Amino acid sequence: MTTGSVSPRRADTRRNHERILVAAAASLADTGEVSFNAIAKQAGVGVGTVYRHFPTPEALILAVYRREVRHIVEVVPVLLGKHPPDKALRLWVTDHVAHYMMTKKGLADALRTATAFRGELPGDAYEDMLGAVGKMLEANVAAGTVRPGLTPVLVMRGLGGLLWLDPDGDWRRDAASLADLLWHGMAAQPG
Amino acid sequence: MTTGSVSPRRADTRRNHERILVAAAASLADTGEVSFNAIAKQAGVGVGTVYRHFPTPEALILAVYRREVRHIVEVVPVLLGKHPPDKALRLWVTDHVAHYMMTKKGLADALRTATAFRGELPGDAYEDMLGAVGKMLEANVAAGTVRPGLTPVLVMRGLGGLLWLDPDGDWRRDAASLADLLWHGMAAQPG
DNA sequence: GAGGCTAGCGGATTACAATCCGCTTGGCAA
DNA sequence: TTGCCAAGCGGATTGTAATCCGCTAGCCTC
Repeated sequence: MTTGSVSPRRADTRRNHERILVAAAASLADTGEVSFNAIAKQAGVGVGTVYRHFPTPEALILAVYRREVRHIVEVVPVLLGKHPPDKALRLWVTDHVAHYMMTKKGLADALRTATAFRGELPGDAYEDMLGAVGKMLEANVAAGTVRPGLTPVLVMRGLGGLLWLDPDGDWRRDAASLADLLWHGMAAQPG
Repeated sequence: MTTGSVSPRRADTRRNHERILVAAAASLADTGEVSFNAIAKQAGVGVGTVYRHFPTPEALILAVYRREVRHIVEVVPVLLGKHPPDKALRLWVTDHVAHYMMTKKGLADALRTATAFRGELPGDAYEDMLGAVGKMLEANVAAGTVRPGLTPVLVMRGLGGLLWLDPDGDWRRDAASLADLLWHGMAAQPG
């Protein structure tokens, strides 16, 4: 009922939902702020409506970046198809996960605070990400490049460090370092 | 002028500082809340005074847990004295860093949101922690247990996952797993 | 010990977030 | 097509955070 994948009975509801998303996207791109009141005015709806559609700022931000999150998840099979599993994993971390994190204003912040309320990640973004990590793990274990027994949750925790990359610094390099560190930790054989 | 290590000119200032810390500690231990108004009333000072001493909730929480943070940092040489460097590192992560994180209400939350404002970590807590990690790294590199070239910042990012441990779950085990994963990633030799 | 000076106080005030409920209006049945 | 029903709306209202400035009182000089 909140994050927008459902299609509610009434047409105006859908319309409002869309309007709010547009306004929020504009606000995020512009100032990086997500003031519900401001967004409501901008979208031409009441504040209550905004809150009804998105109970928390995190939910709103994640909805705005839903496309991006979905892309991160869906690109996994593609990468696995094009590259050997070990390379796919690295590419995924640096060019997709880190990339969107650094590129989309407020995404990293939102995730950081969203996950503050343990497991209450709005939508199914968290499960989706876990699934993606799981796929990467599986493929690598099957290929013999990663030792078995690692859980997606554990690896996700390791990747959590990506949230603290500096968008104004050399985050690409830093992400690669972290991926490298974790890779060594996961690897089946030394190297 | 904020985090309490300084000793301001006026006596009442010091007194207020102390009072606020006591009230905040009580509030944290009790409800886990850090409402500035409530703390001001409880401490018998004006809200303005609280804000003057601690500009953000994070600053206040970190000040309350300053002792703990200091302990985490100071225990490093002790551990290095008592144990071989590799064991010292693991013990440190699980029994000290993770331990305080899970044990002190709101510490992990505070750190998570505090670090949201990149590098604006109040006080010198961040530098202290970096130093501690650096010491651990050095000792291990010297002992040949960890490959050289790793930066404290990188390792800290890896440890960042500790912030998402579940205080109500088996965090001790999870912390050990993460330490293990990172350890493999840092290790000089396979195993 | 008295007086001046300013650091620091306190809480009234302002700004903002979030809720809640009476009203509107789209959807559906007859 | 009309009328009924409730899903959904909007913004007045309430609660809380954060600021700001006139005043108090600690410190230092003489």
